[in-house]
Amino acid sequence: MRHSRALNKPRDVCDIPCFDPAKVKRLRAGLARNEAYLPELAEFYKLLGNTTRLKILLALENTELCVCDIAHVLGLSIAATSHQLKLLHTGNWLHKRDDGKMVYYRLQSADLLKAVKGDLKLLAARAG
Amino acid sequence: MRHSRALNKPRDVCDIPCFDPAKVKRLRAGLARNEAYLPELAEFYKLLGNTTRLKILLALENTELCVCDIAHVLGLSIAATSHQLKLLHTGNWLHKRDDGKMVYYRLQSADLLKAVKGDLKLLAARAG
DNA sequence: GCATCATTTTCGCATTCATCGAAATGAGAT
DNA sequence: ATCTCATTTCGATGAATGCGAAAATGATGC
Repeated sequence: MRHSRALNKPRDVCDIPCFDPAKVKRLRAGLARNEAYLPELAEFYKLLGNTTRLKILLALENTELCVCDIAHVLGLSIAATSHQLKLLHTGNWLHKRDDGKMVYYRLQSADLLKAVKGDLKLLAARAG
Repeated sequence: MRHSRALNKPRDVCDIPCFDPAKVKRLRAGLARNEAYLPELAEFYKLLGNTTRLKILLALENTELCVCDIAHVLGLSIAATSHQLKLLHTGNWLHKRDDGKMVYYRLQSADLLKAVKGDLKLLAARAG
């Protein structure tokens, strides 16, 4: 919630010449229809934008694991691992099961990994 | 390049009891096969994890636009807009066309937006 | 109760990121 | 060449992120 009125200042560059008010208005209206979903979508991508969390998801592909197992797989501290697991869990992407002292995590559903692999395909499809 | 050897310290918790070396070894091997692609995939998601950049992609869905147009659509300063465009462009997701003083951007291909919309579907499919 | 152990939380630190205003760049037009 | 203007780059700032160390939590067993 910073900035704001950078565009309406009198001496700002590019006030009349290059921009087409009708086109801009139409595009703003188009965006407004999708705008409600964008924050959630951006949060989703932020969560996936981290190799540690991606590794966690891949490690959990076929099995349920305790925090300690995951930490060893990642080569990361227990605390750091727990922190990342919490993020994935509060986003409702992981299911958490308490068993005595241990806590086991597994994927909430297979759909997430399917989407990730779909996106990976997109990257592979590009030349570079 | 921080941390590292937090797990091999003698008095660290959870050294023997809870973790199964064979299982961990197997999972590490499985991860190693994918590990090479993960940084690129994480970069991809980081790029999409920002509502401003998502809006830019949506605004460019059917048309080519100059920086000034996009800035007005987003309600953002020209400098900030140019910066986000540069990130998308250096990631090779946007095509840049110089025309005199103006610079026009458009989507490099339709695939990116398709993937984004696929992911949006995943979010919509979940109850909450 | 007390000790132990797996996990979570708190805290502090270093790094990265988004945004801004201002200065620099580069392409017409005069 | 000089002026103008769209765009890009630079420098700074505040916010968010990832991590580990240490303290707190919560469950087990004596």
